[in-house]
Amino acid sequence: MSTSADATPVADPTQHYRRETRRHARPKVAVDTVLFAIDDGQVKSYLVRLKRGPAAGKWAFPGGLVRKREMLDEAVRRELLQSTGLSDCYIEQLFSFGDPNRDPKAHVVSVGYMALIDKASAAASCSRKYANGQWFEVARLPELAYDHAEIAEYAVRRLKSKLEYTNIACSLLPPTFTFAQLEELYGIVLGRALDRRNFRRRIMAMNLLNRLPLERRGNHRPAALYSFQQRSLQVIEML
Amino acid sequence: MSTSADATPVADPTQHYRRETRRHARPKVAVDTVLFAIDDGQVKSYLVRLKRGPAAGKWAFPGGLVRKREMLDEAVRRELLQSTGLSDCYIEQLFSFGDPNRDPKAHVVSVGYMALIDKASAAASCSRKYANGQWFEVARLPELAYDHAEIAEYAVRRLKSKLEYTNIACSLLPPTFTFAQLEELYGIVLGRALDRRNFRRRIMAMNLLNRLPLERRGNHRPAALYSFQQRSLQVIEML
DNA sequence: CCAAAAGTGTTGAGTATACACCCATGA
DNA sequence: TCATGGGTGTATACTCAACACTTTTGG
Repeated sequence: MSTSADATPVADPTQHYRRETRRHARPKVAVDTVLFAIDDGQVKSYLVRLKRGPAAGKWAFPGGLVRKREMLDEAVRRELLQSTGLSDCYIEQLFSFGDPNRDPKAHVVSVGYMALIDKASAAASCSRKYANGQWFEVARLPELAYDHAEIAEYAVRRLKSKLEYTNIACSLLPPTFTFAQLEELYGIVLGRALDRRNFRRRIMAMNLLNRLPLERRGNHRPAALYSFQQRSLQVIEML
Repeated sequence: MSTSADATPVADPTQHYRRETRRHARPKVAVDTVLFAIDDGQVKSYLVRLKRGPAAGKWAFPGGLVRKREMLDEAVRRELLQSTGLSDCYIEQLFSFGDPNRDPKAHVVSVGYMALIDKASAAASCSRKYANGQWFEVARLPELAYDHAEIAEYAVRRLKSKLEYTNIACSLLPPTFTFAQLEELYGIVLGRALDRRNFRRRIMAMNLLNRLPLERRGNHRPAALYSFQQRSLQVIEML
């Protein structure tokens, strides 16, 4: 969620003293986080159903007001931990959404983030703040609260473009993976099939991967396993 | 400037009611704008010298708190008008800077913007809010207030990269210009010389320019004048 | 031995780069 | 006529995209 002040655990202590309505108060700061994972051949993001506030009952990205003395990143990690139980995602700031009418009841500037995780199943709905949480394919999101549809659009665009010029894929894959998994990831996110040989050649030429002395064994021919040499973000032309 | 609450024209009406110090208040929202222009063969940006606040006497980008019911863009345009007299720049949001210690006296989340104008001389220092304003070459900025050095870095990086994949150059050039001016702009911003023939061929192939039935006459051979077909931002691979 | 996924090279087209000379004008 | 910046084409290297068959394993 939550661009909305209503989602704050404690009510704003100053509100009783104000003459002005909350609608006309100085803007507050919130963060909202689009958490992505690849699951079942689809790009999915995690939505929570709001319990309270002007958009109660609607789906939204997990989020909430930034606290006193809190960094933006801290706020994102706190909200993420609270709503999904995840404590170690890659996160990246997207854009700040400041329309004073985006929340009909309060002027809240929301700093949008995206977060990436390697498996959807790691997120468990665990907050009393929300009615429930669930993964949705990004191409088929339900109606979203506030301006979260816009945030979603922005996040998907960023994810796609960043896949093309950074090693961000490493945050969407398990620590070790096969080449086919990497290629599949690109295909799913970008929405188009890639030529296997060309893709492999390009990636290999970059020397980003370690070939592990292991193989994934399954029903068919074993596949070599790889890991990223660097898991920190690198800006490199991938495609 | 102004990440600082001190720069607000009117004091926060709620501050008298608060028990907490301002340092520990809920974050406020500000905008700070890096205004660029090409001048004298250099990329310059406009700085103002702060009169008040914890960073009084230092140089900073013009900015200030976002008002009640105000859009972020509106706040940027208002501050820009106030500090430079400019009322019609291209503006673009960069990033939000939320370290609670970036301003030692208040927790202010600043939404950074860049703004582009076609001639530096159009900006005139005209605000009582600041001691004075002045253009500085971006490679040789003075010491800056708050975290504005970081904002500057971010803005320059964005300007360079956006020049490569959008038609953003049109906001740094006068309505009509010669090919040499366009090429010079790219050379200055990117910090490297471009091959004149290759550059012209590429740009021409994109069909972004109108050749005007005019020429710029000067001391030497007249130069054909061009204008951009679209002045609105287009995402197109330029280099 | 069959099904299924893994792995591997070459060719042709198009794109990007390097490079140098003539032109038009005002003084 | 000269100084100055404006304007133009070609040859080559490189990059990117298209394309299909062989290998390895488990069942």
